[in-house]
Amino acid sequence: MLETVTPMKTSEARDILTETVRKGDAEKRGRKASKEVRQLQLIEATIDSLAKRGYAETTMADVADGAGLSRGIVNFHFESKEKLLIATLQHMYDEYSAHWRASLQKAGDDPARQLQQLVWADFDRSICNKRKLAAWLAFWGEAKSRPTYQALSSSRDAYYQQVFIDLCTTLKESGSYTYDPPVMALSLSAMLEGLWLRLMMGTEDTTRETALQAANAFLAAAFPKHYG
Amino acid sequence: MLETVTPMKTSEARDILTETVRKGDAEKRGRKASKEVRQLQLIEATIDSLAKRGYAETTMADVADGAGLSRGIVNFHFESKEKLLIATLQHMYDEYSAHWRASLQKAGDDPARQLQQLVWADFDRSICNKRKLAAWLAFWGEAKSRPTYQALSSSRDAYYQQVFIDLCTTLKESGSYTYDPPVMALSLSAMLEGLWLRLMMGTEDTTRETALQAANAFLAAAFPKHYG
DNA sequence: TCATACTGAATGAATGTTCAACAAATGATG
DNA sequence: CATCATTTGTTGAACATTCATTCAGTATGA
Repeated sequence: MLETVTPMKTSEARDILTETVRKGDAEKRGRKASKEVRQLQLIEATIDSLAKRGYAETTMADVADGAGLSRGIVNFHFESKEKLLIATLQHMYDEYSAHWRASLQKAGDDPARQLQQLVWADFDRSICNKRKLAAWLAFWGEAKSRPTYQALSSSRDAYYQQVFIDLCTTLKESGSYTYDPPVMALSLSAMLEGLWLRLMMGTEDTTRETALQAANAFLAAAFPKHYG
Repeated sequence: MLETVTPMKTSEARDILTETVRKGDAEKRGRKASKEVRQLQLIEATIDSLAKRGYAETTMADVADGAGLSRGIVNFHFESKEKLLIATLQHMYDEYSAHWRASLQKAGDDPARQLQQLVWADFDRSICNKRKLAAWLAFWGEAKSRPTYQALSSSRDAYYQQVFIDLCTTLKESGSYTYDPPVMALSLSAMLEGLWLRLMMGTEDTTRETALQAANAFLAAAFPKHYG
């Protein structure tokens, strides 16, 4: 319910837009791009700035420079800095959301495979890279004191959590485990977020590969009948 | 090595100071407090501000007001805003560090009990409360883009991680488990941080009690011979 | 030629820092 | 003890800077 699912914003359409933004640095200046491309370009520049400078140091000027455009451009397209940041957060939220749903779809009907896919999805390059993790962390740091961010900041929302609970419930039956599904689901999703946090901090001792190993170790420990 | 262990800053001494800061709101104005009390008072006000307003919105004026002192006071005691924030982070880091070390001490020689104590320590009221979690998160959000913060921001440092690895190694032998200790230690500590993150975000569906339950569920799953 | 996209200088508000003046403690002196 | 001098802590107004926002003007495509 928090997603912006306008007709022109399906994931395929977005991919095309993103591509346009990325490749066409030549055609950036002087009224060449459509409104939507421009906005996406500014959002990407915002993510860059958040990743490089952090939330507190991200300025309108830096975003405009990053996009190779003039100073007043952001207010023209987004009205205010706050609205730009909200649009950026929404963009990342939608992307994350679409990504895990697609992964779940791909997994077929086997719940064990579904859970495995969800875990893998979290550490996929397209989602889990230095740039985006840094931007997420920047938002998280401000979310608690900004009501507007709160709903979008979790990235993993209530529905996501419910999917985990349902999977834990199903696996419990087929594997005769004794855990309490909501508790195990919390434990599992918390670990995934914790691994993200390690990657975000970028202390180099944790890589995407070791994080995935740790996640698999957890699955093997919690669901030995399925992943042992 | 990152701790500031000056003679006057043992944890007992700090407790006394903290107490002084907290109770004596009457004797705040007009040159009554010692240098150390004043500094601690400003650090506490900084934590308050970070928790209430977030990193980006924390101003010198707000800190001074929160402490009930004048505008110029912070620069007198800490020279600059940045140094105040670093001192605040250092203070929280030292407190966290002292806390888990003390917990480990109390646990005696049984490794299973030691691990259990470490987990409990993380969710102790004195460490794990809305105010301090919010302040931690505020720092985390800025840490990646500020080298000065990085070493102090993890709160759980390399030594802490090593303790976990050692405990996992010991328990593996006594329980004939098959996991790889460093991987399991990462998985475990990531889950603890992830639970903190949930509490930080304050979505109300995760409380200190449910977080502790989830942590215990993990222990039971990973070390069934010891916590089953 | 008309609407739309865009520019960049001007503006004003917010905020970190400085500093001269002041007050309280401490120490020196008789 | 009393007085004065010096150090130390504190204040708040002034200052400089940074930055979001505005807007009159320009360029572009339809």
